[in-house]
Amino acid sequence: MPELPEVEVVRRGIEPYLSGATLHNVEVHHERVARRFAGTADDLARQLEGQTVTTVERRGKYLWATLGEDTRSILFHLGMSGQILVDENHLPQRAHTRLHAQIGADTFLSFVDQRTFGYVTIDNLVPTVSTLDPTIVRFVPSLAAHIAPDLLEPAFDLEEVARTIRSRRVPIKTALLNQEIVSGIGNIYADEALWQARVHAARLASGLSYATIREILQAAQEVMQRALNVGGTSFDNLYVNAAGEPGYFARSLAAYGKAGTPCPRCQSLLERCVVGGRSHTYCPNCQKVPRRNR
DNA sequence: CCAGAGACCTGAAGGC
DNA sequence: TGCCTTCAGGTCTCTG
Repeated sequence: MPELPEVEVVRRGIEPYLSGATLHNVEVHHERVARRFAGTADDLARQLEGQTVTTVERRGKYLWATLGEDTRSILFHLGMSGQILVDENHLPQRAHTRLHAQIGADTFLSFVDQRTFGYVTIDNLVPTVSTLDPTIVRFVPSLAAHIAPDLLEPAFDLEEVARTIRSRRVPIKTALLNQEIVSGIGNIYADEALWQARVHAARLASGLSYATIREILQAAQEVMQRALNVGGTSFDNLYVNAAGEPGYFARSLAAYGKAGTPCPRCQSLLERCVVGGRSHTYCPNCQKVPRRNR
């Protein structure tokens, strides 16, 4: 579910509450939420107890709170249905609450996740170096060290990413969704960027020009920035910000999930197909289906 | 090394 | 009113 804009909205929402906060009365309610932790859910709760957060950071769809001496972090991944909620009213715990902690006199943090594809763990921070400039070093949790910088961070190297994409004999959409090439893009913003750049998802990455690949990446940056400005994309109550409120970008989507409705550019009816195992919505007029990929 | 399929979950929506 | 199938914003791991 949540892609870069949604995770960034959550990060901005929890940062004012979590920076400088100490965790107390930590409860972890489900073994699956702790599956990336070397121990049980109870062990995780015990190790989180009394930890003090320094900063709240994000790369792509991974979100973490740095701890004390800045060598460790609490890592969150929201998966398909994860939410992080801050509650200042002593509300009863919601269904699917996987982790609950007190972070202030009357303030509580909940990790809620219906489908349990998300997780929480404690993870060491390791250095990563930007291909753009070797002096740009960023410490990220070891479980996020394999992913590339995201489209909105200073370490993002447009030319290098375009070269990597062009070296892959996979559908362009598969390359965009590969977090090891560029992180933060998910199914919504991949479809939106491809629609904006007028490229069909099944076109082979290796068959596109650098100019086209740059155009797609810039479209992804632009659409994500617009989504961020309005709080992200919500279709239902599965994506909400830290206060439990939805984002408003769904009304601005051009393609994602809109098969059968007119293309906002040419009025042809949008169609749906499957590329790389994921649903793809496209305009058959603006985004020509490849006949033969080379 | 790389690409593709399957696995991991819960719940909503649509067909019969 | 069910019951069954399909689908959903994402990784991760195994196979060939």
